Order: sequence, then structure tokens, then C-alpha cells
Amino acid sequence: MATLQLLINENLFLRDPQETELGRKIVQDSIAMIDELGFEKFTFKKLAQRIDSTEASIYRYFENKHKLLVYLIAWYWNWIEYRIDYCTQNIESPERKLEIALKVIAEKKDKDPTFPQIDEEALYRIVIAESDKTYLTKQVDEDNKEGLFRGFKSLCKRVASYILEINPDYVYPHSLVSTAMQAGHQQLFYAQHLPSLSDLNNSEDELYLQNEKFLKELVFHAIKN
Amino acid sequence: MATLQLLINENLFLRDPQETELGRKIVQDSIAMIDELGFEKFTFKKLAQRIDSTEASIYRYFENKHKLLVYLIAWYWNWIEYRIDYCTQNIESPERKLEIALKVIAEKKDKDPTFPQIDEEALYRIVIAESDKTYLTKQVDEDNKEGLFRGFKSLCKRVASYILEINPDYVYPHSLVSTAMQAGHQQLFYAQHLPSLSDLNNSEDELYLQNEKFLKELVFHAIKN
DNA sequence: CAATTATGATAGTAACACTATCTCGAAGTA
DNA sequence: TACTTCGAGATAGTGTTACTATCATAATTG
Repeated sequence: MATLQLLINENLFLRDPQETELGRKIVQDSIAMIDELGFEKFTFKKLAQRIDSTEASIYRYFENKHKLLVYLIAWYWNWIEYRIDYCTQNIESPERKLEIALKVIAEKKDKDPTFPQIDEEALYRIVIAESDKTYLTKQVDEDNKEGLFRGFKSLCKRVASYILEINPDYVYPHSLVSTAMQAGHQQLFYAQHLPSLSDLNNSEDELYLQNEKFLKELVFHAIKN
Repeated sequence: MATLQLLINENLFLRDPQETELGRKIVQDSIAMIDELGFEKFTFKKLAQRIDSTEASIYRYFENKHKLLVYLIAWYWNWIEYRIDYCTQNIESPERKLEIALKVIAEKKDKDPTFPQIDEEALYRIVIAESDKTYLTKQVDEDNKEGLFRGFKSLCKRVASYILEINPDYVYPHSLVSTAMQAGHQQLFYAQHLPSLSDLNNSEDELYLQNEKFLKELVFHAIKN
């Protein structure tokens, strides 16, 4: 199994955290800490204490904690796009490709040995609970100009292109895909915390399959003409 | 035109802001300020300066700024449910009721003279940009136990009941409704800030109609058997 | 060996999110 | 009329957050 590195937009960091020991520790332990504390209560000071370093050192890698969050979420979307790439290799049928994409998006996330330094399970929980905060800010337009959301946008574009292959007349391919991708996370959050907003029952094994089925039905019914 | 007051869950405030001059000013001006600054940069200190009062006085109404945000969002959902109530009066057909509900959710929001003290246009922008932050926190379970999200949940339940009237076999009525309601906001945000994630074109008049059409198609296709 | 660079150590600042206490004036009550 | 209560303003203080700046030192590179 080859060990790979995802290429992340350079505007997201000051010094590339994948290139040094300290950088990798920052990423690893910030995933664990944001997962535990939630993004609001997570601070660079606490992270520095945990990894036996200093605030100043962390600031040499990331401008602030917002950028660090955006970095983690960008990593996640790049990873998902890589997985969809990988799983749709040699497949022609756009229906099949769309199905696979939705499966990859919705399935239970386990550790991917291709990226040994990242805890994908914890990262997935962060994506579910925190990813909307990356763009729901007043600086969204500047952040977008810097290309910070490229990963999500590129994935959306790709899946939308499958839809247009299936039904070139469907008018809302991008809206449908962005809706489905967000719904996938939302429903998992609701199932756990606000169960009356969801019909997924919170039984660990069934949960992800149900979610996948919900998304597939939603998308395929929507584009049927 | 009667002037009404929506009844908001008492756990959301320490002193009822609808009952005093200062309380109403807090609500009114916080809507304007959160709209202008965004929730992160909004503080009680700035609000106090704006309304010529003090931080301490504001803290007598709201425990903290998070509760104030939840209060505003709760007000919004109560208002929407009231509007759906109002607009579905004497209508029997569940298809029609569902259509009306989706219309009310997606339509352009103008000042409602029934509630002269609230700027619904600004509040709608806040809902679009900030409402997810009310529950994407580590205290979501406690907040939920206190009933802080009752408005959204009750609305979701009601619209889901229309769906079950139309098609009792549809398995995901609550998931579908919560997805559609959030998608309605998301698409407007995307259309403005991340247009490649949406197919709604950002032309003021068309925007809301397109959004409504997207949601209607999504929902009605999903529940068709 | 010199120069660069990464990190650590330390200090400092403005803003934020509160909490506490005291005063004053208005309204309601005996 | 006197007495009490209560809403609001004024002021002060605390611990934390989100940085910024500077200096020392160890490791790496040329």
C-alpha cells in the first residue's frame, strides 16, 4: 500500500505542515482536540500544551485557528475526491459513477492506511460538526478568492457532471449535489443529536447504509425525467 | 392588521425582551448588528454602546450571545410556522399544503406589519448565514433538552405530516423536510458567495422563485411512488 | 566554519465574556 | 406619605483568547 500525500492549497498555511515533524503533530493533535473540545473551545494555547510546544510555533504554520480548520476540511474533501477517483476507475456508466460517489460520501469512514498520519474517523466527525463554519463567515468572499474552498467545489463539479451525463436536461445539478453532500452530514448529526429531524435510526451499523439510501433515492428521483 | 406577539420558549431569556422598551431595543438592534458584523464579531459591548446602555443591562435579558442568537432563530421559525398556519387555513389537499409550506419557506422575506418591531429581511439574512451555529456546538444536547430548538422541530414535524398524508409509504419524511429547509438557505448563500455550488442565478427577482422551484421538484420527486 | 532556519522561551496587548457591587429613579404598595 | 421593590446605569475587576514581538539556542545546510 503506497503512502501518499494530498496537495493542499498553499494559501491555507504559512509553512507546510506535512513537511516537518512539528507540522504533522499540529495537524494530528488538532484533529483529536477539535474532535474532543469542539472548534469554539479549541485554542492554539491548549494545542501547544498538548504537543509540548508553544503558541508562537503553531502560529508559524497557521495564520489562525480558522485557517487550520479550513485546512483540515480541505484535506477531507481532497481525500474524498481521491477516493471517488480511485473507486470509479475504469467505470463508464455515469449512473454507476454517481452511485459510487454517493456511496463514498455517505459510507462509514475508517482509517485509510494510505494516509497513516490522519485519523479519518475523528476528522469525519469534525467535518459533520464544524465544516459549515469554514464558509459561514463575513470573510467568505476573500477566502473564496484565495481558493480555500477549491476542494469542495471541484468535487461538486465532478459529481454534477455525472448527473449531466445521465440527464442533460436537469436544471439544478450543482444545487442537487451540494444539497446532497451537506444533507449527508446533517442527517448524521441530526440522527445523533436532534433525532426528530431525521428518520435514520441511530443504530451504528444501519445508520450509514440508511443515509446512503436516502441520498441515492433523493438524487436519482430528482434527476429522473 | 392585528399586532401579534410570538411566544418564545422561556429558557431562551432571563427577562422577556418583548415586555420592555430596553428588551425590544436589544432584539431590534442585535438583528441589525449581527446582520452587519456577523455573529463572531458581534459583542454585547458593541450592542450596549449602540443602544446607549451597558453590557450588564443586556446580560439581564440574555445569558450570553449564543442564547440571543438561538432566541432570534427560534423567533424566525415560530414566525414561519405562523405564516404557514395562516396560509394553509381552510385548505384540505396535502399536496397544496406542502406546496404552500415550501413557498413560505423559500419566498423572499419582506417586512411583516404584524410584527412591527422585527426587521424580517435582516433576520432572514441572519438565518441564512448563522442559524446552523445554534446547534453545531458541544452543548447541543443540553440546549435541546431545554427545548431551545422546539420551533424548528415542530415545523419539521408538521411539514413531514403533509408528506405522510400524500404518501404514507415514504420512509424519510423528516429527513427530507429538514434537508429541504436547510437546502433552501444554503442555496441562497451559495448563489451569493460560492456560485459554482449552485445553479440559481443571482438575479434578485428570479432567485427566490428558482429556489422555490428547485425545492418543490426535489421534494415532490422524492415522495412520488 | 559560517550562515541560515526552525523552534522554544518569554512578554505583552487589546478585546472578549463575563461577574459583582453600588446608586438612582420610578412604580407599586401599606 | 412613607416604604419597598425593581429596572437600569455606572463602574470595576477577572480570567481567557487571539494574537504580535523579540531574543536565545539548537540543528541543518552551503
